[in-house]
Amino acid sequence: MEESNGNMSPEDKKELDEETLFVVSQTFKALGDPTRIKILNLLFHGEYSVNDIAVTLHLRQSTVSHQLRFLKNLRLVKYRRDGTTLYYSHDDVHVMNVLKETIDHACHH
Amino acid sequence: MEESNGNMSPEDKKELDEETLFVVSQTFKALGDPTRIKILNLLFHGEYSVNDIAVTLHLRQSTVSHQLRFLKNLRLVKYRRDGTTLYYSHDDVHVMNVLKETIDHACHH
DNA sequence: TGATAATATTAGTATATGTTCATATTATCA
DNA sequence: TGATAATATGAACATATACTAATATTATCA
Repeated sequence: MEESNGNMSPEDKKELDEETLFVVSQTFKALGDPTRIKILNLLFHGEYSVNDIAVTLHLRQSTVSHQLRFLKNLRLVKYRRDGTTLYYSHDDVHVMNVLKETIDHACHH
Repeated sequence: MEESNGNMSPEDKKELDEETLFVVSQTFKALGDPTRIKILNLLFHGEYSVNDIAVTLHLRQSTVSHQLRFLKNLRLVKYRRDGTTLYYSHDDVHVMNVLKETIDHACHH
């Protein structure tokens, strides 16, 4: 049964199924943009409102909102409401670890 | 000294320096495309010629060559020559680990 | 309820990206 | 050296992406 590899560990499959490929590529695409990296990097420290993020990172409110929607769709961030303010925070430990490790790796080389 | 944070661990800085931001985003951008993921996933298994990759993954020779150049520029792959054939293999353990972990993570959810 | 503060959305634009075809390079071997 | 096998490159195209200004939504509170 050359074509069947149902008993293999996922990462050993020579061909990835479409869904996995999509999820993985979308995840890395999210981390492949400087603005989104800045935002996620800021969220290492806790909760920030949209405006906080915009002011801290010198970005337009609109830009931040767009990127947060992107990250929210991938469940990489979540938010909590307080009055009219939305406080965003990270929501995927695995992705945040990958980001942290890669930033650290880049800094040391 | 609010603005200076030279004694902080890299991942704790609220603002990343331009170079780090560039390297990190480029790295993730490399992993953010299905074709490049397929290629790198194949290279988990060892060396493959350009044609091997094209045939195995049902891609055009030109497409594979272009993407290998992209990955080569980022030092994510390397090659060895044997006659007229170039055998490509992965060249960045950290990135391959990140990819493996994320594929595995995606498969289990 | 009406004004407001905060955020989201829409449409437009410029740039980046990925693929393909056609062709150029390169090293090998008869 | 000339033919070839394998790979790289260039140009063109379609699509995706990120940003911006302007405006719409939403929830809150006087």
